[in-house]
Amino acid sequence: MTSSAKTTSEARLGTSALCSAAKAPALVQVPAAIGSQATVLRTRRGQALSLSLEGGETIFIVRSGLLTLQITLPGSARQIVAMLSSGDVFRSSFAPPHAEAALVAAGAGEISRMRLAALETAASADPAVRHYLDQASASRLARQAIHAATLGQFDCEQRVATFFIELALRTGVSAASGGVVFELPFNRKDIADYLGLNPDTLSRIMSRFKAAGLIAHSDRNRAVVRDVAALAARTPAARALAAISAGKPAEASLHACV
Amino acid sequence: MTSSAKTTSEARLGTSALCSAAKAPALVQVPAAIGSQATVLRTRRGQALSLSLEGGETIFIVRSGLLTLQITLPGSARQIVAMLSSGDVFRSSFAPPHAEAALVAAGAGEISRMRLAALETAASADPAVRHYLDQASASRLARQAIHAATLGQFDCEQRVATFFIELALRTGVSAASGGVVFELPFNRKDIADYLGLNPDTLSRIMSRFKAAGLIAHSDRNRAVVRDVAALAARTPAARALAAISAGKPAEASLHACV
DNA sequence: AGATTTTCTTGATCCAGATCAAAACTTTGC
DNA sequence: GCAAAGTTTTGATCTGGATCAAGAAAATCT
Repeated sequence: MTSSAKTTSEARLGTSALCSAAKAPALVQVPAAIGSQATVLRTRRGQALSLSLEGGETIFIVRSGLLTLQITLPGSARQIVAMLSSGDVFRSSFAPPHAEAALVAAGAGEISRMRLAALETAASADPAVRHYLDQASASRLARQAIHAATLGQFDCEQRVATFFIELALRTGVSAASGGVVFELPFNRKDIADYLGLNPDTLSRIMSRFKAAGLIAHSDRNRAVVRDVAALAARTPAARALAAISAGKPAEASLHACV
Repeated sequence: MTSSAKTTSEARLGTSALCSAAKAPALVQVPAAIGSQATVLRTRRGQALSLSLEGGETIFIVRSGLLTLQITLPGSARQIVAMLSSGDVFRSSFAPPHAEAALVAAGAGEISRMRLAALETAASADPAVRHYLDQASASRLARQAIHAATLGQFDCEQRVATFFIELALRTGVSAASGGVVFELPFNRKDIADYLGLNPDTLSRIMSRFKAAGLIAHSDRNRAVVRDVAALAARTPAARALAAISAGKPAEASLHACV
């Protein structure tokens, strides 16, 4: 189930000069050794994955699609803490206790699920697995650091720009028009909860970005970043995010712009 | 989802009486196997640890004292992303690229430093080491999730309360007075940068908390939480933080209050 | 000790973004 | 196809915290 055939519409005809260096998607490879022990879950939009599998810690590995980790502390509003995409690893112990944590699929996708013990066995047998797991948690932590800076320091325009750059880097593919197209399987409230904004404000900013020609909507669940460089210029996190996602599908084409 | 036993008001609103059950600090034990390969660094206030040791990834393990991870994205203000205390593990790959990341000692402390390869050897030889490392990164990620919620959803009073509860749980010891005393090796700007607030606002809130009898200052670098239960009641994250820090020094005495 | 610098507090003002409210779309159900 | 129930947009208003500015306290220096 190695999602090598993920990006079917890999049309890379980037005309936007800087963004044209598209290359074939070189996914961060999930070692094949993982998966022999795993159950594959197919998710649909909004599906919550049960974190506590009786009999030990559970591991989730995202093969395709997008998951969100959301927590709701008592008496507070929901926070979407992280977006997990292809290659990301989640362990049930990563969820804070007493926090109503949930792992929710943003759209259709495939998730491998296994017990910690099984993964540990695979990791002991194969150094590539161990290295992969290390990389995955380092990348999660680095992104989490950037997200903290986004929430703590950025104004609302910068936050929204960061969100679109992040999604474009993680799941986007270069389009014929020269922009980057990607699924946007979130409603306004979800995005607002990820960015610590309120949905009204978010809507206003998105309208502003549309008016400025930075982004566009093909249909409800799909967005296009029309001018990657201009959008990247609006967030201090662009370069850092691009560097982290090196190796992810859209990397090559976007990296040049960011 | 996870938190079946969410029962919010299970808090028996103890007066400081309930908080006096001090016990000897039972640190999360860093396995002895680690350390044979490590260099011990003694830090002083403000000292920045160099993240890139030539010849491979570097690991830092905090033995005592407090470190902060700070990042500065280009054109943005500094964000203090995390506080690391006794038992925490930091790898240089956890720092995001292009982010001017720095690991800075908040005060005097001891840090073990080693190469990834050395730690990997120890971990392969001893399952306790592996388990310890897993625990450490799970705990970091869980705390990072709570911090995201703090920055994204909490108002400024809640943030400040969260900060004090966090420090009290991590480095505090019960005092004869019934409160919890701990080092506060940060200036207002540092705390503000951790909480995404501005120092003036922070100062105002701290004055308010002092006036309400929640906290006090013995001297500049030392603080006392006088009424743990009342302070905990001001942040939605109290229970979650307490649960995460189970096993840390102040745990037993504070957990009852939170 | 006194002088100088830095950090902290506190009051006065301001504004980015939240909140409120209502209209314009979308989706879903029958 | 129409009705009912979401979502999203957009305008009008309000407010929590940021910013500015001036003192008060600590820390550092000579």
